[in-house]
Amino acid sequence: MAKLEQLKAMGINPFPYRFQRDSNTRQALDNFDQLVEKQAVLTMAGRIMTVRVMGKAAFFHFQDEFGPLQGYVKKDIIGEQLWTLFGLLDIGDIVGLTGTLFTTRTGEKTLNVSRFELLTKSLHPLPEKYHGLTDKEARYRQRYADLIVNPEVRETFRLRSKIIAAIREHLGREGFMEVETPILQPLYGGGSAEPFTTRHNKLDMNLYLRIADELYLKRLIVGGFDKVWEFCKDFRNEGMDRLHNPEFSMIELYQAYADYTDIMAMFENLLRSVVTTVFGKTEIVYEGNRIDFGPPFKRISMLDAIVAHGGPDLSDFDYDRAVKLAKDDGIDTTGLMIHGKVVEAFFEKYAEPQLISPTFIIDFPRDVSPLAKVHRANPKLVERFEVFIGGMECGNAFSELNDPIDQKQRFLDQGKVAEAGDVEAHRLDEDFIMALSYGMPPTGGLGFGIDRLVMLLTDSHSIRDVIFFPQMRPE
RNA sequence: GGGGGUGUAGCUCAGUGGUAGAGCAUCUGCCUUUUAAGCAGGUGGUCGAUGGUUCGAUCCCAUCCACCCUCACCA
Repeated sequence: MAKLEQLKAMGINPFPYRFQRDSNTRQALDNFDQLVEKQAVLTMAGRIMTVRVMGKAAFFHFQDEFGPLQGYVKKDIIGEQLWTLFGLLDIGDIVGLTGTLFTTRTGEKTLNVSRFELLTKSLHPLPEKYHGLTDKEARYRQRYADLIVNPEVRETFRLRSKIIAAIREHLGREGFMEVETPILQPLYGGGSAEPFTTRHNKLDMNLYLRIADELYLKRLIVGGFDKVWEFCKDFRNEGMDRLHNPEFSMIELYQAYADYTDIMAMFENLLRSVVTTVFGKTEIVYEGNRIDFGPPFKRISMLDAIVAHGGPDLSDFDYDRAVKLAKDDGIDTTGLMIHGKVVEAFFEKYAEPQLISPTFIIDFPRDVSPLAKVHRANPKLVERFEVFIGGMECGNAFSELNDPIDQKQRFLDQGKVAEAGDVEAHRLDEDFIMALSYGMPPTGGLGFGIDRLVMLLTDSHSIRDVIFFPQMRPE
């Protein structure tokens, strides 16, 4: 603060308006030898991160978006006035620097500064230079400080951006149209979850923040668009843990005239393409496990997967027997009111944690999949798959149910589940039934969580590490 | 919701039933190739909050708050 007054007294604006750069730290380092040879004069800008003053000269590190570079100022070169100004700078200040490149005695590539100016005065000290900012709470609450001092955090979010760009590019190449549908919905649907409720004053009605956009995208398929997708922010009013944030990102896509096997092939290609585009190879490491997107993904039915991982055979669809087996196995059967839920419980216990390599789990119980089409070979099942990678569920897809009569019945069945106490059961959406009754072509659809995909591809343990501003309680 | 853990200076962390400590940052002085620069000196604290025990609590006890890990719940 005292320095701020001194600067003003010297006629220096601590918060000037703009600065013209012609280079950055990456260009300087990438073309270092040439630039040294030409004695090229570069102008760049960045934040001061460290300072080492030695009498009448000083070394410092500054960093821009691309990383750090050392700078060198010498009183003889920059003159009395700038040397005084340099003394008034702090770690954290943002400066514009002009100079030539050289290598120091200890071999570090350095900008020999001939001119500089203060671009923004920092009024709050940066976290410690050696340990950085390690307190997780502080890092989430003050992500800006986290980003300044922790380069790996910047890298994670840079990758997030690249991953999303690669997905968008791939879907564009495949002929999918990106669309936008309502976030505020009069009726929530398309998933099993509790919603956030909000209120429209003029309409005097409750609205819900969407838990999914599935039912709207299908309306667009009815309307005649054959391949649509949306990058959707969804909201679910549920618990928070390392895999769940109340506000999260999902991509849903729908393709007319396709079934779930087409979608499986499509999604496999998409993931392989994204990983290759972003990393230049098909293999990544997640939590110590090597995961290769190159080979064809494994495919196994949910019932078979349970058996294959040491669980019971539940293919007789006998609810009472399944519940008894579950109880004997120590599974908490509270809330497992239908056969499909018991199957899922067994699956989650036996199979899910083992599914490290990309695996399609196919053919789910019908009673837990109210928007999926009945399996063409077995009426107790639906044509649905989920993708598991690194033990995490990373996507969910169906041959979409397009029979309005069946769909209505499924909603009504869900109503019974709701009456039985399941707050997450689907609600009857009459307008959606109306849309289906106009005729929706055979359609395959897919939803996949962006945050979990980014976790996987950036080897992040918590969803909070891949969301810039995760939800926190007020301090 | 259950279990475990953390909370002390701007940051990273020690520590004690008797007026609060280090390193970095910050301030003053010295130092013209340093890099966790160095040397000398100084400033900086509601010890998460509220109660209780005690002559005296940052420390012991209780309650609460926030965060982390984990289990449960939940696409």
